[in-house]
Amino acid sequence: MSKATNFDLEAFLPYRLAQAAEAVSLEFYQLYRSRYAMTRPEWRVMAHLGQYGALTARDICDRASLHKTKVSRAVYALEQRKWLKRGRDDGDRRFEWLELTGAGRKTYDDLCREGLSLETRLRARLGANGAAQLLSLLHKLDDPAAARSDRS
Amino acid sequence: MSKATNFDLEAFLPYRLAQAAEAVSLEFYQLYRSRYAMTRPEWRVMAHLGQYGALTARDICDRASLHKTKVSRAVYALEQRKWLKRGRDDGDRRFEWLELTGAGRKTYDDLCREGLSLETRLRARLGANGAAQLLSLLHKLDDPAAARSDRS
DNA sequence: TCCTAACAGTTGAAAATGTAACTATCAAAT
DNA sequence: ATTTGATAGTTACATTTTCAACTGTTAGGA
Repeated sequence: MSKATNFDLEAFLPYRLAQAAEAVSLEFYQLYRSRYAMTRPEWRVMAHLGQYGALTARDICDRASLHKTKVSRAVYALEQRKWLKRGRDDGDRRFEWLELTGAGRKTYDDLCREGLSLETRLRARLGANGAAQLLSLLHKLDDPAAARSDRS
Repeated sequence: MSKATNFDLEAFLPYRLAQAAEAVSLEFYQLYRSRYAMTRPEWRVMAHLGQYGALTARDICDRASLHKTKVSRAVYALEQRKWLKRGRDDGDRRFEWLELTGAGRKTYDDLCREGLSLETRLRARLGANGAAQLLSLLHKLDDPAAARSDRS
Protein backbone atom coordinates (compact mmCIF):
# COMPACT_ATOMS: atom_id res chain seq x y z
CA MET A 1 0.00 0.00 0.00
CA SER A 2 1.39 3.34 -1.01
CA LYS A 3 2.47 6.09 1.33
CA ALA A 4 0.03 8.32 -0.51
CA THR A 5 -2.77 6.68 1.40
CA ASN A 6 -2.18 8.94 4.38
CA PHE A 7 -2.08 12.08 2.34
CA ASP A 8 -5.32 14.04 2.36
CA LEU A 9 -5.26 16.86 -0.14
CA GLU A 10 -8.39 18.50 1.22
CA ALA A 11 -6.77 18.86 4.62
CA PHE A 12 -3.31 19.76 3.32
CA LEU A 13 -2.65 23.17 4.81
CA PRO A 14 -0.61 24.69 1.99
CA TYR A 15 -3.35 23.75 -0.44
CA ARG A 16 -6.27 24.88 1.68
CA LEU A 17 -4.57 28.16 2.54
CA ALA A 18 -3.80 28.85 -1.10
CA GLN A 19 -7.39 28.15 -2.06
CA ALA A 20 -8.86 30.31 0.66
CA ALA A 21 -6.45 33.15 0.00
CA GLU A 22 -7.20 33.05 -3.69
CA ALA A 23 -10.96 32.99 -3.18
CA VAL A 24 -10.90 35.81 -0.67
CA SER A 25 -8.59 38.15 -2.51
CA LEU A 26 -10.32 37.61 -5.83
CA GLU A 27 -13.23 39.86 -4.96
CA PHE A 28 -11.01 42.71 -3.89
CA TYR A 29 -8.66 42.22 -6.80
CA GLN A 30 -11.52 42.52 -9.27
CA LEU A 31 -12.54 45.75 -7.62
CA TYR A 32 -9.25 47.64 -7.80
CA ARG A 33 -8.58 46.12 -11.15
CA SER A 34 -11.85 47.26 -12.74
CA ARG A 35 -12.10 50.59 -10.94
CA TYR A 36 -8.47 51.70 -11.16
CA ALA A 37 -6.80 49.24 -13.53
CA MET A 38 -4.34 48.37 -10.78
CA THR A 39 -2.34 45.16 -10.57
CA ARG A 40 -1.77 43.22 -7.39
CA PRO A 41 1.76 44.52 -6.82
CA GLU A 42 0.58 48.07 -7.44
CA TRP A 43 -2.14 47.74 -4.83
CA ARG A 44 0.28 46.18 -2.37
CA VAL A 45 2.79 48.97 -2.79
CA MET A 46 0.08 51.58 -2.46
CA ALA A 47 -1.34 49.87 0.60
CA HIS A 48 2.00 49.88 2.35
CA LEU A 49 2.73 53.49 1.54
CA GLY A 50 -0.77 54.51 2.56
CA GLN A 51 -0.48 52.61 5.79
CA TYR A 52 3.04 53.45 6.86
CA GLY A 53 3.91 56.69 5.10
CA ALA A 54 7.24 57.13 3.36
CA LEU A 55 9.19 53.94 2.74
CA THR A 56 12.04 52.82 0.54
CA ALA A 57 11.50 50.17 -2.11
CA ARG A 58 13.56 47.87 0.04
CA ASP A 59 11.24 48.38 2.99
CA ILE A 60 8.31 47.44 0.81
CA CYS A 61 10.04 44.33 -0.46
CA ASP A 62 10.57 43.14 3.08
CA ARG A 63 7.25 44.11 4.57
CA ALA A 64 5.03 43.15 1.65
CA SER A 65 6.97 40.02 0.65
CA LEU A 66 7.27 41.31 -2.87
CA HIS A 67 10.25 40.74 -5.12
CA LYS A 68 12.25 43.84 -5.86
CA THR A 69 11.50 43.76 -9.57
CA LYS A 70 7.78 43.73 -8.87
CA VAL A 71 8.18 46.67 -6.55
CA SER A 72 10.34 48.52 -9.02
CA ARG A 73 7.78 48.16 -11.77
CA ALA A 74 4.83 48.89 -9.54
CA VAL A 75 6.52 52.05 -8.28
CA TYR A 76 7.17 53.14 -11.82
CA ALA A 77 3.53 52.56 -12.79
CA LEU A 78 2.22 54.42 -9.75
CA GLU A 79 4.60 57.28 -10.44
CA GLN A 80 3.40 57.55 -14.04
CA ARG A 81 -0.13 57.91 -12.75
CA LYS A 82 0.96 60.64 -10.33
CA TRP A 83 -0.07 58.55 -7.35
CA LEU A 84 3.43 58.40 -5.95
CA LYS A 85 6.50 60.59 -5.79
CA ARG A 86 10.07 59.64 -5.06
CA GLY A 87 13.04 61.48 -3.69
CA ARG A 88 16.65 60.47 -3.20
CA ASP A 89 17.97 60.17 0.29
CA ASP A 90 20.58 62.87 0.82
CA GLY A 91 22.62 60.84 3.27
CA ASP A 92 22.74 57.65 1.23
CA ARG A 93 22.04 58.28 -2.42
CA ARG A 94 21.21 54.65 -3.10
CA PHE A 95 17.89 55.01 -1.30
CA GLU A 96 14.74 56.48 -2.69
CA TRP A 97 11.95 57.56 -0.36
CA LEU A 98 8.56 56.75 -1.78
CA GLU A 99 5.39 58.53 -0.79
CA LEU A 100 1.82 58.78 -2.02
CA THR A 101 0.75 62.06 -3.60
CA GLY A 102 -2.56 63.68 -2.71
CA ALA A 103 -4.20 61.93 -5.65
CA GLY A 104 -2.60 58.68 -4.62
CA ARG A 105 -3.95 59.02 -1.13
CA LYS A 106 -7.43 59.71 -2.46
CA THR A 107 -7.32 56.46 -4.39
CA TYR A 108 -5.93 54.70 -1.36
CA ASP A 109 -8.68 56.05 0.86
CA ASP A 110 -11.31 54.87 -1.55
CA LEU A 111 -9.86 51.38 -1.66
CA CYS A 112 -9.60 51.34 2.12
CA ARG A 113 -13.32 51.99 2.34
CA GLU A 114 -13.94 49.06 0.02
CA GLY A 115 -11.46 46.95 1.92
CA LEU A 116 -13.23 47.61 5.17
CA SER A 117 -16.52 46.69 3.58
CA LEU A 118 -15.11 43.39 2.37
CA GLU A 119 -13.50 42.78 5.73
CA THR A 120 -16.86 43.22 7.42
CA ARG A 121 -18.45 40.64 5.15
CA LEU A 122 -15.61 38.20 5.72
CA ARG A 123 -15.78 38.59 9.46
CA ALA A 124 -19.50 37.92 9.33
CA ARG A 125 -18.77 34.57 7.74
CA LEU A 126 -16.28 33.72 10.45
CA GLY A 127 -18.55 34.37 13.39
CA ALA A 128 -17.97 36.20 16.67
CA ASN A 129 -14.25 35.89 17.30
CA GLY A 130 -13.50 33.75 14.29
CA ALA A 131 -11.49 36.50 12.65
CA ALA A 132 -9.32 36.98 15.73
CA GLN A 133 -8.78 33.24 15.96
CA LEU A 134 -7.88 33.04 12.31
CA LEU A 135 -5.39 35.89 12.53
CA SER A 136 -3.80 34.32 15.56
CA LEU A 137 -3.44 30.97 13.81
CA LEU A 138 -1.99 32.57 10.71
CA HIS A 139 0.48 34.38 12.89
CA LYS A 140 1.64 31.11 14.36
CA LEU A 141 2.34 29.80 10.89
CA ASP A 142 4.81 32.57 10.18
CA ASP A 143 7.68 30.75 11.75
CA PRO A 144 10.72 33.01 11.83
CA ALA A 145 13.00 29.98 11.84
CA ALA A 146 11.56 28.77 8.55
CA ALA A 147 13.65 29.20 5.45
CA ARG A 148 12.86 32.33 3.49
CA SER A 149 13.24 33.11 -0.17
CA ASP A 150 15.41 35.95 -1.37
CA ARG A 151 13.30 39.08 -1.53
CA SER A 152 16.25 41.47 -1.73
CA MET B 1 -9.37 62.67 9.08
CA SER B 2 -9.22 60.14 6.31
CA LYS B 3 -11.27 56.97 6.13
CA ALA B 4 -8.00 55.10 5.85
CA THR B 5 -7.50 55.56 9.56
CA ASN B 6 -9.68 52.55 10.32
CA PHE B 7 -7.95 50.35 7.81
CA ASP B 8 -5.38 48.05 9.35
CA LEU B 9 -3.35 46.27 6.72
CA GLU B 10 -1.82 43.82 9.16
CA ALA B 11 -5.27 42.60 10.14
CA PHE B 12 -6.74 42.68 6.64
CA LEU B 13 -7.78 39.12 6.00
CA PRO B 14 -7.12 38.95 2.25
CA TYR B 15 -3.62 40.25 2.87
CA ARG B 16 -2.83 38.06 5.84
CA LEU B 17 -4.18 34.98 4.12
CA ALA B 18 -2.18 35.67 1.00
CA GLN B 19 0.96 36.15 3.05
CA ALA B 20 0.47 33.02 5.08
CA ALA B 21 -0.41 30.95 2.04
CA GLU B 22 2.64 32.19 0.21
CA ALA B 23 4.98 31.57 3.12
CA VAL B 24 3.63 28.09 3.75
CA SER B 25 3.57 26.87 0.19
CA LEU B 26 6.99 28.27 -0.61
CA GLU B 27 8.84 25.50 1.17
CA PHE B 28 6.93 22.79 -0.61
CA TYR B 29 7.11 24.58 -3.92
CA GLN B 30 10.87 24.76 -3.71
CA LEU B 31 10.99 21.06 -3.04
CA TYR B 32 9.02 19.80 -6.03
CA ARG B 33 10.58 22.47 -8.14
CA SER B 34 14.16 21.53 -7.35
CA ARG B 35 13.64 17.80 -7.14
CA TYR B 36 11.35 17.31 -10.13
CA ALA B 37 11.35 20.63 -11.97
CA MET B 38 7.59 20.82 -11.55
CA THR B 39 5.54 23.98 -11.68
CA ARG B 40 2.66 24.75 -9.32
CA PRO B 41 -0.07 23.82 -11.80
CA GLU B 42 1.74 20.58 -12.59
CA TRP B 43 1.88 19.62 -8.95
CA ARG B 44 -1.76 20.53 -8.47
CA VAL B 45 -2.87 18.41 -11.39
CA MET B 46 -0.73 15.52 -10.22
CA ALA B 47 -2.03 15.86 -6.68
CA HIS B 48 -5.62 15.67 -7.81
CA LEU B 49 -5.04 12.69 -10.06
CA GLY B 50 -3.06 10.96 -7.36
CA GLN B 51 -5.72 11.64 -4.81
CA TYR B 52 -8.86 10.93 -6.80
CA GLY B 53 -7.79 8.64 -9.63
CA ALA B 54 -8.95 9.26 -13.18
CA LEU B 55 -10.44 12.69 -13.81
CA THR B 56 -11.17 14.84 -16.81
CA ALA B 57 -9.40 18.17 -17.27
CA ARG B 58 -12.70 19.83 -16.49
CA ASP B 59 -12.95 18.03 -13.16
CA ILE B 60 -9.50 19.29 -12.27
CA CYS B 61 -10.38 22.85 -13.23
CA ASP B 62 -13.33 22.78 -10.89
CA ARG B 63 -11.78 20.93 -7.99
CA ALA B 64 -8.38 22.57 -8.06
CA SER B 65 -9.58 26.07 -8.96
CA LEU B 66 -7.22 26.15 -11.89
CA HIS B 67 -7.93 27.85 -15.16
CA LYS B 68 -8.42 25.47 -18.06
CA THR B 69 -5.39 26.74 -19.94
CA LYS B 70 -3.18 26.04 -16.95
CA VAL B 71 -4.58 22.55 -16.71
CA SER B 72 -4.18 21.98 -20.42
CA ARG B 73 -0.52 22.96 -20.31
CA ALA B 74 0.20 21.09 -17.11
CA VAL B 75 -1.39 17.94 -18.55
CA TYR B 76 0.71 18.27 -21.66
CA ALA B 77 3.89 18.66 -19.62
CA LEU B 78 3.08 15.70 -17.38
CA GLU B 79 2.26 13.60 -20.42
CA GLN B 80 5.60 14.45 -22.03
CA ARG B 81 7.33 13.19 -18.92
CA LYS B 82 5.34 9.95 -19.02
CA TRP B 83 3.78 10.72 -15.68
CA LEU B 84 0.26 10.85 -17.07
CA LYS B 85 -1.73 9.13 -19.79
CA ARG B 86 -4.93 10.22 -21.43
CA GLY B 87 -7.74 8.40 -23.14
CA ARG B 88 -10.81 9.64 -24.95
CA ASP B 89 -14.15 8.86 -23.45
CA ASP B 90 -16.00 6.47 -25.75
CA GLY B 91 -19.42 7.78 -24.87
CA ASP B 92 -18.63 11.48 -25.23
CA ARG B 93 -15.56 12.05 -27.33
CA ARG B 94 -15.06 15.57 -26.01
CA PHE B 95 -13.82 14.19 -22.71
CA GLU B 96 -10.39 12.91 -21.96
CA TRP B 97 -9.78 10.76 -18.94
CA LEU B 98 -6.50 11.58 -17.27
CA GLU B 99 -4.61 9.17 -15.09
CA LEU B 100 -1.17 8.89 -13.56
CA THR B 101 1.18 6.26 -14.95
CA GLY B 102 3.21 4.02 -12.67
CA ALA B 103 6.11 6.45 -12.89
CA GLY B 104 3.76 9.33 -12.21
CA ARG B 105 2.43 7.61 -9.13
CA LYS B 106 5.93 6.98 -7.89
CA THR B 107 6.67 10.68 -8.09
CA TYR B 108 3.35 11.45 -6.48
CA ASP B 109 4.02 9.08 -3.62
CA ASP B 110 7.38 10.67 -3.00
CA LEU B 111 5.88 14.12 -2.88
CA CYS B 112 3.13 12.90 -0.59
CA ARG B 113 5.75 11.74 1.87
CA GLU B 114 7.33 15.17 1.77
CA GLY B 115 3.93 16.80 2.02
CA LEU B 116 3.10 14.82 5.12
CA SER B 117 6.40 15.79 6.64
CA LEU B 118 5.72 19.46 6.01
CA GLU B 119 2.18 19.09 7.28
CA THR B 120 3.50 17.63 10.52
CA ARG B 121 5.80 20.58 11.02
CA LEU B 122 3.02 23.05 10.29
CA ARG B 123 0.64 21.37 12.69
CA ALA B 124 3.28 21.51 15.37
CA ARG B 125 3.37 25.26 14.99
CA LEU B 126 -0.38 25.48 15.32
CA GLY B 127 -0.67 23.54 18.53
CA ALA B 128 -3.05 20.81 19.65
CA ASN B 129 -6.20 21.40 17.63
CA GLY B 130 -5.00 24.52 15.89
CA ALA B 131 -4.94 22.82 12.52
CA ALA B 132 -8.52 21.62 12.86
CA GLN B 133 -9.60 25.08 13.92
CA LEU B 134 -7.79 26.65 11.03
CA LEU B 135 -9.31 24.28 8.48
CA SER B 136 -12.74 24.93 9.90
CA LEU B 137 -12.29 28.69 9.68
CA LEU B 138 -10.98 28.47 6.13
CA HIS B 139 -13.99 26.39 5.24
CA LYS B 140 -16.29 29.10 6.53
CA LEU B 141 -14.60 31.60 4.25
CA ASP B 142 -15.50 29.61 1.16
CA ASP B 143 -18.90 31.15 0.89
CA PRO B 144 -20.84 29.47 -1.89
CA ALA B 145 -22.90 32.63 -2.36
CA ALA B 146 -19.81 34.64 -3.14
CA ALA B 147 -19.14 35.61 -6.73
CA ARG B 148 -16.84 33.23 -8.56
CA SER B 149 -14.50 33.77 -11.43
CA ASP B 150 -14.88 31.82 -14.66
CA ARG B 151 -12.88 28.63 -14.33
CA SER B 152 -14.59 26.87 -17.23
C1' DT C 1 43.84 56.33 -1.95
C1' DC C 2 42.38 52.22 -4.13
C1' DC C 3 40.36 47.81 -4.12
C1' DT C 4 36.72 44.77 -2.94
C1' DA C 5 32.37 43.52 -1.46
C1' DA C 6 27.86 44.77 -0.45
C1' DC C 7 23.63 47.17 -1.26
C1' DA C 8 19.42 49.84 -3.72
C1' DG C 9 17.23 49.75 -7.55
C1' DT C 10 16.68 48.95 -12.83
C1' DT C 11 16.58 46.49 -17.10
C1' DG C 12 16.37 42.67 -20.75
C1' DA C 13 15.25 38.19 -21.96
C1' DA C 14 12.97 33.93 -20.87
C1' DA C 15 9.23 31.64 -18.72
C1' DA C 16 4.60 31.59 -17.00
C1' DT C 17 0.02 33.36 -17.11
C1' DG C 18 -4.46 35.40 -18.71
C1' DT C 19 -7.65 36.37 -22.43
C1' DA C 20 -9.94 35.46 -26.33
C1' DA C 21 -10.53 32.99 -30.27
C1' DC C 22 -10.40 28.60 -32.09
C1' DT C 23 -11.51 23.19 -33.22
C1' DA C 24 -14.09 19.38 -32.37
C1' DT C 25 -17.94 17.18 -30.32
C1' DC C 26 -22.47 16.72 -28.57
C1' DA C 27 -27.53 17.80 -27.36
C1' DA C 28 -31.83 19.89 -28.24
C1' DA C 29 -35.07 21.84 -31.16
C1' DT C 30 -36.86 22.34 -35.28
C1' DA D 1 -31.34 16.01 -41.22
C1' DT D 2 -29.94 20.45 -39.95
C1' DT D 3 -29.37 24.33 -37.37
C1' DT D 4 -28.30 26.46 -32.95
C1' DG D 5 -26.06 26.67 -28.80
C1' DA D 6 -23.39 24.60 -25.37
C1' DT D 7 -19.27 22.02 -23.80
C1' DA D 8 -14.13 19.99 -23.57
C1' DG D 9 -9.99 21.17 -24.56
C1' DT D 10 -6.22 23.69 -27.40
C1' DT D 11 -3.74 27.49 -29.33
C1' DA D 12 -2.17 32.34 -30.34
C1' DC D 13 -1.10 36.56 -28.60
C1' DA D 14 -0.53 40.04 -24.99
C1' DT D 15 0.60 40.85 -20.34
C1' DT D 16 2.95 39.63 -16.15
C1' DT D 17 6.45 37.42 -13.61
C1' DT D 18 10.93 35.52 -12.87
C1' DC D 19 15.91 35.34 -13.20
C1' DA D 20 20.18 37.11 -14.04
C1' DA D 21 22.93 40.69 -15.24
C1' DC D 22 23.48 45.40 -14.92
C1' DT D 23 24.35 50.68 -13.01
C1' DG D 24 25.31 53.58 -9.47
C1' DT D 25 26.45 54.21 -4.58
C1' DT D 26 28.40 53.22 -0.06
C1' DA D 27 31.41 50.94 3.49
C1' DG D 28 35.54 48.64 4.94
C1' DG D 29 39.75 47.55 4.77
C1' DA D 30 44.82 47.07 2.59
